[in-house]
Amino acid sequence: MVDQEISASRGIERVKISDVAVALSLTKSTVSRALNGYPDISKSTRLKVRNAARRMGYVPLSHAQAIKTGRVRSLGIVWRVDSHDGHRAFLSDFLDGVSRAVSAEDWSLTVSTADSDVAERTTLSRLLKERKVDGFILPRTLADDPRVEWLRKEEAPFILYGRVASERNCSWFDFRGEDAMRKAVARLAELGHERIGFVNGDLRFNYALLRRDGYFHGLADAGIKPDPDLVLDGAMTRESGERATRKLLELESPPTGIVFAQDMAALGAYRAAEDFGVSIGRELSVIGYDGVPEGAWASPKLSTFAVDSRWAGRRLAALLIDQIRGGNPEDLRETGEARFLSRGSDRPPATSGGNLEDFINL
Amino acid sequence: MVDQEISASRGIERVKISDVAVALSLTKSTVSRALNGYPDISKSTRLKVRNAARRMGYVPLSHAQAIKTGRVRSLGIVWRVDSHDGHRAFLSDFLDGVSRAVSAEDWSLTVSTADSDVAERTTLSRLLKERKVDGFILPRTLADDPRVEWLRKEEAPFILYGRVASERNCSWFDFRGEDAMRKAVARLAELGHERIGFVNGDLRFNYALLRRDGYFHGLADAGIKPDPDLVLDGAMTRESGERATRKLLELESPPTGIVFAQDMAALGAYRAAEDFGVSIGRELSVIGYDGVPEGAWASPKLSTFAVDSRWAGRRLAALLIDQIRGGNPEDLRETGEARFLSRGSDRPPATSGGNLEDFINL
DNA sequence: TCGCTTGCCGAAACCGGTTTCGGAAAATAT
DNA sequence: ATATTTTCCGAAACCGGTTTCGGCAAGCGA
Repeated sequence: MVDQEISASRGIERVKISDVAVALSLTKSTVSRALNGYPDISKSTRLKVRNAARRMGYVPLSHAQAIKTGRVRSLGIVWRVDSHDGHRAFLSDFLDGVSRAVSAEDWSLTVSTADSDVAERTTLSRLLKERKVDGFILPRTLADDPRVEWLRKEEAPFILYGRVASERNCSWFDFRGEDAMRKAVARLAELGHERIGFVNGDLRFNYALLRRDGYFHGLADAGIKPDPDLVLDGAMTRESGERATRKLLELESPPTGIVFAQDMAALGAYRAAEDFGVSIGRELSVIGYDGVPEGAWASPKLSTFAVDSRWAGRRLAALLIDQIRGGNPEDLRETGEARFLSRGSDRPPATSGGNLEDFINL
Repeated sequence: MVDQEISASRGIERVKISDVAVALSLTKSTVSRALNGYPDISKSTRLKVRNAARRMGYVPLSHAQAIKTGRVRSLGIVWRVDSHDGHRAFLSDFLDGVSRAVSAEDWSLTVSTADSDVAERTTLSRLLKERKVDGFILPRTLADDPRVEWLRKEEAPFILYGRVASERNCSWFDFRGEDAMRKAVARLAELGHERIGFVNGDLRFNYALLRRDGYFHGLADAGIKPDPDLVLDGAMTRESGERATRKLLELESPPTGIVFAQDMAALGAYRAAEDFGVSIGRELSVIGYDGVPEGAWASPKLSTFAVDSRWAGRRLAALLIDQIRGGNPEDLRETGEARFLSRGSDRPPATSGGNLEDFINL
């Protein structure tokens, strides 16, 4: 009596698998197998069970399943907070993409942060040891990423946001930044620029290597001889972008156009240009990459190759779930294309005179 | 033999509670109680067990514990992605704060996104039903927040980022935005401004009501009669901030200073001011609230009340964990102070002549 | 009609922990 | 020295699922 009252007052009673079983005069083992699509359950009872489960609002506890299956139906992300590059602006979209894909499969997403390599390793290890997650999404892929080897050793499924040099046995999603850089150079060359600079990000990241290749490829396409003075790296923030631009503008023969591997660095160029008395879009053309929202508020607006972070998150999650379910990692690789937003910061060089009309007529 | 080889090749064997028990010639029930600090275990064996567990690298599976305890040691956040206000900029810091607090207790964090009220409700419900989380952190508190009543009915622990009108039985962390607004008005009044406008956020959010109160309070302190024409709301983005500023500047007797409830709106004022030919920091003073990074890149830099999102996340998580462990929600309330960053956008009004030197001497 | 599959489900073990219960040994009171 | 607590740990049930195993009944071929 008292127990009943107590349990009644405890509010919503969860319906468990045994409740469904009793309601159908079956055993819970049958119900479990029916719901999980085992072949030794007749089609008719399978349907009966599925309907009853839905009607009664039965939802299995993932942690109760996990105790036997070893899978918690959860993905993990360790987000690095020690860099202030443009990627932070995309966290919201990125998580949204992951969250959508994950929810669609009734999985969930566990996120943690880390501010150093060791902190990240520690966190990965902890999540793995406690089996809080079944696999990881790894942002910020390095050219030779130690996480790959380590997670492989731990036998933990993972997927890279970005590609990696040692291609063996791992899956990824990435945008083809090298294509974007190549197109950016082509674009500037078409507009009449001949001295085209390149401000890259940190070369430890694999995308930086790829984008550099893309830049040189673009120069080759346009028949422009590369000039090492025009190529800088390590600029992922406004401040460092400003410094890099300053360096380029101080050259005896400065570039008339600069391709930036990251928008935030490109936005730093605006301030440097102001100081040098050159105006973006006239004396200096600029093309960025990423598509950060601030680019639309610069003046002139920053032309850039925009990346769809939501899409990246969605594909990464979907591919990783596939992998955890048994898919072959090497089959689970995708790339996407960055979308060019033509805005005000890329124009024909001021020195090339009459070309302006040509451009307008394009 | 074969089994051994297989299990050996399966790599790292997890050490479970029974392993620890066997190693010490105890039963797993004793080990469990020793680790969980039950009083019926002698101090000596408790120490022995703790040492052995650490030495052997034993970490309990939270989902195996959860099956009996009902607690998964995980906090949940549903992040709204349908608004593009300044809060997005803080997601990274906010999650970092939560993550730190959560990791310190060996808990974890489950995040999901939602783009509407129903989607949010659905997600909360799903996480709750699957018992993926033990409680929720709720951002974006409304003045009369339906989530409160609903979660109370579901008997799910939660904590608000923000305060709420119906104070009964719920805990929160919040920054005292009303104090900041009051100080902002006081600051402008001290500088000599007499017509001080206020551009608020969406009034459905409780912080907007509080900050409005703070604004009027500030006016009263300064002995300035409030003018309804100078008060607008609904501006949480650059665009809407620009529109609001435009409206104010179009008045017959426009304000010389404007307090914004949100930095993003304040940044919109820069563009409006440019169009009107008034310069921020001379003809028009502006004070914001939030401390978004873009404020430091505007020119002049935006004076603002900066909130420490990392701290908010940290406190919210810690308080919620306390609550889940049995703490009384009403005892688990904290507020914090926004820190004023005096930068270039607030100055004496241009019309008040000689006051400029007074200001500089301050 | 009999033996042999095949289809289908129940019984029971199991996953890795937690928690209740009871009892032996040690400590204390009488 | 005996009775009575306390202290402390083992045994076993339990949490909510999954998975293995075995057996009954229907279907099949001969």
